[in-house]
Amino acid sequence: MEYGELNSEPQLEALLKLAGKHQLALAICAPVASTGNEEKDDEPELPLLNVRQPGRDPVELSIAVEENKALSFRLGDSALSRRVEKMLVDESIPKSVHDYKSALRLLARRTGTRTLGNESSPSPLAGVRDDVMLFSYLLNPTYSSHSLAEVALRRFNLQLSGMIAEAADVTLRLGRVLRTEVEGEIGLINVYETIDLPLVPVLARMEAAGVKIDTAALARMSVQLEKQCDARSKEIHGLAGEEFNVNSPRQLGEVLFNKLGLPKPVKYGKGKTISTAVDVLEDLAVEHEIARKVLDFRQLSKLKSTYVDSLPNLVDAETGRVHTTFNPVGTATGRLSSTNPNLQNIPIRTELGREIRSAFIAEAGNVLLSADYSQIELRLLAHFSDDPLLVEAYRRGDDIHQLTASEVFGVPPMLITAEHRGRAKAVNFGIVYGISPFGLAAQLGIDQKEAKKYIETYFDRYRGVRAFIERVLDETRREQRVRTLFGRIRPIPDINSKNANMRGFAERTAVNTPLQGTAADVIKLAMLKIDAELSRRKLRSHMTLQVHDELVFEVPEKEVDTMRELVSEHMQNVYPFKVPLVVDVGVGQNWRDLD
DNA sequence: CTGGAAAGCGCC
DNA sequence: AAAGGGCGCTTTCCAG
Repeated sequence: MEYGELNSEPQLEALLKLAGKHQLALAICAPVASTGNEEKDDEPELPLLNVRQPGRDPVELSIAVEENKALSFRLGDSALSRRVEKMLVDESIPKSVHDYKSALRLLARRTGTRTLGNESSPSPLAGVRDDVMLFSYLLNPTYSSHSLAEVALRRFNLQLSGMIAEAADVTLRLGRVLRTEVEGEIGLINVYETIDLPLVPVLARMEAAGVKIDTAALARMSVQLEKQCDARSKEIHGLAGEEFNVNSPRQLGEVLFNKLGLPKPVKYGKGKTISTAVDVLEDLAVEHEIARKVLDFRQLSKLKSTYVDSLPNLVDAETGRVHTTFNPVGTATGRLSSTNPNLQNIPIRTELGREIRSAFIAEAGNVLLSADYSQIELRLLAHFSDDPLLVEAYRRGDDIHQLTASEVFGVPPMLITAEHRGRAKAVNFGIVYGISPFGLAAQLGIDQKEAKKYIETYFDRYRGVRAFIERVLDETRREQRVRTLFGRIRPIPDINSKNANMRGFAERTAVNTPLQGTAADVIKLAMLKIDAELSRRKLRSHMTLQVHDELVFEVPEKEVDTMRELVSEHMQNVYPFKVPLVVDVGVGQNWRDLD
């Protein structure tokens, strides 16, 4: 190993000369705490935030051009630092990294860059050709981790020491190997070059932009919820005849099923503990009012702990906003995930939950604009299956759940009730998720025989859908993997398993992944087009959130009309499917009240 | 005291 | 026996 320090300009010039022939790999990370006793602290100490100087945050960096060699450097204020920065922003110097988005954000924070790649402030890291993390993900998205350490272990059986020079070296070598593999998979390099890699700077900008939260409103809600929780919990103790922790499923089960002698759920309790999950308690609510109280308590306490009390803690002291992290390699299907906080699961279903959504607000002079795809997965099912009934219905703009109700329950469209429609909706969703009679029966509260009849009738009417599912399963059995429309792959090794249970899971996954994964590709493509359009037209609107089939923007009032048009057009026309993609757009002061 | 499993539940 | 796809967060509980 020749791991050394970069400490002169000639050294750097020699490196860059070599980089012309080979590729240059970078490892970039925040400096490790040198004092050694503050590293386990999760949250930064408050007084320090005020002394932080955005222009001066150092960053550790290491550069590798040849295997087993790397030069490390602390990016600070020196003349050499400025020379290194010039290299970093030089688009014509191709680079290999692991986790491009983290590098971008780290470098942006260091220089105090806010917008990350507008004409006003250029990207702090350009020319990235290879992102080892994205390569690893595209080659096998089912691994739970694509950290450099994990990838090095999996691919090279190499245990990393933590030295940054070693990280740069390994990034260089992994970059070469994994790029070759990605190029060897039909369509995969295309997904990489046209979707996942270009999306990284877009995601970095969304994270950096953040969202504004009405913390005062949340504080008021917290007080109210505290009272309500307390009251519910006292009522429950009264009904139970003893005090216990309602939050403990074990203690609750003890009280419900042993002390009060309520009927135990038929098939629940897969382990030793009897389930007290929502559907169990809903059945119980008929017998005893305590079950309803517990359900109410659960809802209140969930909303309070997960959202109302947590979100304010994640407001960034510098920006006054909440900055989630989008994980571009976090799912097996190609979707994004969101952490710290997860802004992809903000409540909407219940009135009380929606209250939390109303605390997501726009900056003064701005509004929030939300645009979501209507039933995108079912539309993709129509496209893939080419089912005449489904395709024609979507082309006509018919109500698809009503159609399914009419077809499956044999009721004339005129006579369909909300009840019918609701059940049909469950059937349609069931198809996308890979339905079983048991699952549908549980969902609809009917017996398995009837559920089975519904499913059979569905496939009788939607012949193309049945054929599509058979086609996907056949191909998966041969290839042991599935593919989205754009070429993203997911291994399905259990598809030929002798274990019927595992095989069943594999089959449902195989059917769902092309739909969910293609929808993920579609919205990513829309994000790219919209982002490009925003900078081309020099608009001041910016994208802030993505929630799988929805995009949220913060929009200056003057740009609302423009943005309504721009966003919905680009989302709808992202790809020429056989059926139209419909996009619903709403605008408002907060994330709940949208028109 | 910390880490992890299990249960439960918020979203698409 | 298990029995609808994909996530992340909070709480409880227990082992080390």
